[in-house]
Amino acid sequence: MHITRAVEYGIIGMLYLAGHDRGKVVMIDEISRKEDIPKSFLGKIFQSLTRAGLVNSNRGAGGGFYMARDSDQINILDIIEAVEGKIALQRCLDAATGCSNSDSCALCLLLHDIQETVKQTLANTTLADLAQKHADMKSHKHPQRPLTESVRLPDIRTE
Amino acid sequence: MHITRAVEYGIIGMLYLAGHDRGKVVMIDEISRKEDIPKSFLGKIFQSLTRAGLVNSNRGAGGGFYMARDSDQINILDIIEAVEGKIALQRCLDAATGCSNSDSCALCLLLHDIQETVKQTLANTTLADLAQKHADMKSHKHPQRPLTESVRLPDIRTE
DNA sequence: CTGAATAGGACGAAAAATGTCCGGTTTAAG
DNA sequence: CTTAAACCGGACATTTTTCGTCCTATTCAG
Ligand code: SF4
Ligand code: SF4
Repeated sequence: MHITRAVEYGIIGMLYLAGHDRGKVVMIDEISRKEDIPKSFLGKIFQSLTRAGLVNSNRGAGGGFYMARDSDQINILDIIEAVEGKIALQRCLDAATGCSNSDSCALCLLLHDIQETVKQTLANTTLADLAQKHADMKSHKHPQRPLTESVRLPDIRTE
Repeated sequence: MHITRAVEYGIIGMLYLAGHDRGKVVMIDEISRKEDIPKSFLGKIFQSLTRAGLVNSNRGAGGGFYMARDSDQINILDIIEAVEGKIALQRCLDAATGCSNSDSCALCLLLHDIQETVKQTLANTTLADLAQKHADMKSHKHPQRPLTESVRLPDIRTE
C-alpha cells in the first residue's frame, strides 16, 4: 500500500509546470534538475502524461513540455491514472484480473468503499489547488486548514 | 497502491475464526484448506497476529489458534498493522524513512489527509461488522447499504 | 547539416511480495 | 517415556514490481 515514485514524480513534475506561465515550454532536463528527479525516468513519465493529454510536447531543439489545460482543469486522479492506469486496491477491484468471490466477499466491498473515497478525494483536488498550497507552504506560511474536505460515500451496489 | 496478499489472507483468516464460537481452537491447516490459502504462508501470517495479541495459539497436539478478544473488539486496522506494520502511503508518512521536504510539500499534506481517512474507515470497521456482512453475502442476501459511513477529516497540522 | 530535444522500446538492477523449508519447541495421548 | 501433532522462528527461494538506464528514431530550430 504505497504510492509509487513514478506517480509522485509525475505530480511533482506537473506542479512544476503549473508554477509557471501557462504555455511556457519547459524541458525535462530543467524539471529533473530543479526537482531532483532522475532525468530519463522523468522523461518516461512525461511520455505517459503526454499520451493522456495532460501536457503537450514540442520535439527538437527548443522543445519541451507545456500544460495542455489550465491547472484548475486537471485533477490529481487524472495524473495518477495517466501514470499508472486505473487505481485498484485489490484484484477484485481490478477490471483486468478480477476475483471469482467478489460477489460474496465483504472485504471486497469494504475495499471498494475505501477506494471510492480515495478516488473522490483525488478527483476533487485540482492541480491548481495543490500548486496554490505548495506555494503557500514554501513561503513559510503554515497551513491552517486541511487540503481536502470530507467526501460522501457513494451508495454503491444498491440495485 | 495495492493491498498485499498477506494482509488479505490475515483478514480472511480472522474472518474464519470470527465465524466460529469464541474460544474454539482452529488449526492453520483447516483455515488453509477451507479458504484456499497456502498453508505455510498463512502460518507465518498467524504468527504476526499472535504476536500482536489478536489471537492466541496453543502448541502441540490438538493445538491451533483462537481469538484473543471478541470480534467486535478487533478492527480491521488492527489486523493490517499486525501483518505489515504501520500504514504509510509515502516515505514522508513513514516514521522510519521520512522526507526532508515534508514540511513544504503540499502533496505530502494531501496524502496525509487521505491516509487518515483510510485509517479512520478501517479503524471504524470491526471484525464483527465484516463477519456479519460476509455471512449475509454468502447467503445470497444482496447488501443494500455501503459498509462504511463517511468519516470526518481530522483538522491536521493546526498548531 | 548539425545539435537539441522528445518518442518509444528493450533492457537491467534492486526491492518487495509471496511463499517454502527445516530444525526447534511444546503438548496431548498412548 | 515415546511419539506424533501442531505452532515458532528464521533462513532461503521464487516471482513480480518498481525504478530506473540506454539506445535508436524522429522532429525541429538555426
Ligand atoms: S478481497 Fe475478496 S473478492 Fe477481493 S480479491 Fe480478496 S477474496 Fe477476492
Ligand atoms: S510527497 Fe513530498 S514530502 Fe512526501 S516524500 Fe514526496 S516529496 Fe517528500
